[in-house]
Amino acid sequence: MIIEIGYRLADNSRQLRRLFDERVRGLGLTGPQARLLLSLDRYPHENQAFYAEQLDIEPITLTRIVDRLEEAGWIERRSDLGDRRARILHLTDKSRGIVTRLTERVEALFEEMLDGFDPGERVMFANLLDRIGTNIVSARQPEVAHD
Amino acid sequence: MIIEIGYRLADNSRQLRRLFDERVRGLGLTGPQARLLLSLDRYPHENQAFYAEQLDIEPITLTRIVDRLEEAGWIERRSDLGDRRARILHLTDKSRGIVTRLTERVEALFEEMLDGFDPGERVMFANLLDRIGTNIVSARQPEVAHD
DNA sequence: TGAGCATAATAAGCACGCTTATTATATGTA
DNA sequence: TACATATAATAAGCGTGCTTATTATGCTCA
Repeated sequence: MIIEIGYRLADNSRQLRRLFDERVRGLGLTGPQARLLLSLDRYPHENQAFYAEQLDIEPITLTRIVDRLEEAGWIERRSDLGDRRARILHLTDKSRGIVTRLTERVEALFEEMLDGFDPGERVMFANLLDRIGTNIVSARQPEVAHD
Repeated sequence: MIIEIGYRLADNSRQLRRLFDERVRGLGLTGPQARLLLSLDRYPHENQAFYAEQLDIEPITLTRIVDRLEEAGWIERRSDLGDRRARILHLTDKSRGIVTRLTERVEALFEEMLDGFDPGERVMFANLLDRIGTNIVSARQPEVAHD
């Protein structure tokens, strides 16, 4: 039973990731690229470390997503005048139009996912997910060193 | 609100995947390798196409996981006497011991994930996940061709 | 039988995720 | 000021996921 729930959660999320990827693919973007553009729209003009933290990926992983997006003209790296190590990310004219369409697709996708859930069920599901999230995060804490 | 639930689900599953990977890494396995060994234990002596279907990955992806597991001595490919295209997978002496330890770790992991959930909540969560799974799968059906 | 379609496995090539390591720059402290 | 530590970005190298394509074999039906 417990095992089944774990597998079901993993299955659902794999399917959700694929659905997301499919839906943004028509816009010429991969899933992670779309997620970065959405984050960039919501929190503009931050350095790369900020977005890596937001997307919960390693900085090097973000670096290469940015490489491809910049090469394709979706975003721009600009120097941070206050910190010469850092690069600030900016949307471009090309990308400004896409974010609206992305947002629409993502909202539609999540609405389809919750089709048939009444408001009470949505709240309950959000709450259960929260508690699971807390459990997983605390399970991932490295053991306290004791000697 | 809807958006938040979608992101929360995606977040949880990313964390869960990482936790799983961490827990099996100490046994010298990656997450997908561990999942294949568990499947191989539960459904022995099937061909590669079967396990690709079980794990919900493309056959070519499975091929390369098998390559590495075979090279490391965890599994064996044997010919299928009834179908010369196919290869049947077998656990080896080396891997037979590991499956018990893997199973224990996975069960412990899923139990930690559901820490604090009473039986009613577990049933409810499983039910909500099922419905979401159904919604996602039907959202992924390709549009019916009509001309 | 034999032609056409389906299936099993694999290859090539790419994007993403990781760990580990490197370089440049900031920061904090003796 | 100078040294140690921390942080931002990137590189190298690997495993896993995908799409598209290829080869070998099996199956079906005229």
